[in-house]
Amino acid sequence: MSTDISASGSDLADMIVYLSRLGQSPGRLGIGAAPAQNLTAAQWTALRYFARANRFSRTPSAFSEFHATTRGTASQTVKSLVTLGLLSRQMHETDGRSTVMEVTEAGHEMLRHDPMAELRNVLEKLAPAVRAAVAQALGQAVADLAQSRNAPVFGSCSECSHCQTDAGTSYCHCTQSLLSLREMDAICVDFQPNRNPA
Amino acid sequence: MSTDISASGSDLADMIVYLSRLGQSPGRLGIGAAPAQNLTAAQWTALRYFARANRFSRTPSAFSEFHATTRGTASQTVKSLVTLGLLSRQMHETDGRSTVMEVTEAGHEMLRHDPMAELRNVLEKLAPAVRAAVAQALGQAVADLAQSRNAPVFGSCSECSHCQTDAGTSYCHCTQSLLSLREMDAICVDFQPNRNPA
DNA sequence: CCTTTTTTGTTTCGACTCGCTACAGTAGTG
DNA sequence: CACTACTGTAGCGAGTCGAAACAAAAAAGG
Repeated sequence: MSTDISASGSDLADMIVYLSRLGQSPGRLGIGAAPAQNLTAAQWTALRYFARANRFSRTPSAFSEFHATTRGTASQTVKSLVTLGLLSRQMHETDGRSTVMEVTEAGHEMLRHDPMAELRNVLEKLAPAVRAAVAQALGQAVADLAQSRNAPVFGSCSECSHCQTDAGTSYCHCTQSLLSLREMDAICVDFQPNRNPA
Repeated sequence: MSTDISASGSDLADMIVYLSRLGQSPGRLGIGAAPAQNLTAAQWTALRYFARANRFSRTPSAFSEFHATTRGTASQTVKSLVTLGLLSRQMHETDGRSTVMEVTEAGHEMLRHDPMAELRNVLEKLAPAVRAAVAQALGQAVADLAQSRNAPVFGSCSECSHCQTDAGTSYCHCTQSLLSLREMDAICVDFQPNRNPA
């Protein structure tokens, strides 16, 4: 190994972009399998997002912020996934404007062929300590970049300052609702990093 | 800070994709300045690539591999940049098929407004040791992913096994040519990691 | 030398992305 | 009741993307 070079931010940025791009490309598709299951990068990102976001965040608007795009573009992507039968639309209980998306059975099945799985596997091969260090560093970078871009930071409720856990039950002060254990690991738009409020 | 979570490969992959996407978006453009200098993500990537690649790698084909796309698509992106006056085309000295791209003065000027600068700044703020660790880890991930995707790995000659440095001068065994000091840090298509050939 | 084969680059096509603008409907405010 | 803010959609034009077809040059093999 010969990696005691300066490792400037440039190189790191290039690596991140390259990883992201290569990770999302379908790559060599296997021999068998249906060839028609080719979603675009944006569609995959949307499908992944709606599968991992909690009920407060499964809206086209929230996805548009997560994907750093406009609501119009996000709306088209969502529509295409609904047409494909991978997402289903549901009316919001109280807010008449809002629609909440759900990943259908076919959507979950599709997610098993996520081209990004390979990137995940590669990252999974890193030593746990290294992975934790990288996660911490990149988390910091995400927070900094989001702030300078005036973009929201996404994160799970388990690390959110809005969330309060007492005796097994968790309560979110932002949405004023109780959270199930499963929801604690889901992605939320209203995420606020867990810092000491000074 | 509260970052002693498991940090699975999923989360890492999501962070990488998010960083890449947010880092390439133009973000809030300032108050002044010409509003017309908006290149697309692919165009920025191409401009950056040709500014950093050595003379053996400044071809549309090499860029298409770097960008993990087809030669056809890369050809279009290059053409658009030539039309904008940011790249200039030059015939290859010996190979009649090949064209070598050069970043024009206007191209270099444009690169000073690279939207990815902010991502670089954010990464630059990391502690050097952390940055080195992240670079090593991501470099490993890039190599692994590229191998499983059958994609070439890009790197600089200073870390390439083709390169041999003796008494101040560097020689590349792959292209059979002498390399200047400046070229040693440039990106090359024919990069081969510097491992012990066992 | 001549004939494949490979490499390089381009063009065209159709589907999709993207940012933008305009728009309709709902929610919250005063 | 305005008035503002927010959510979602539709259409436009430029660009991206992969695929296929193509021309030209280089390389390989006889």
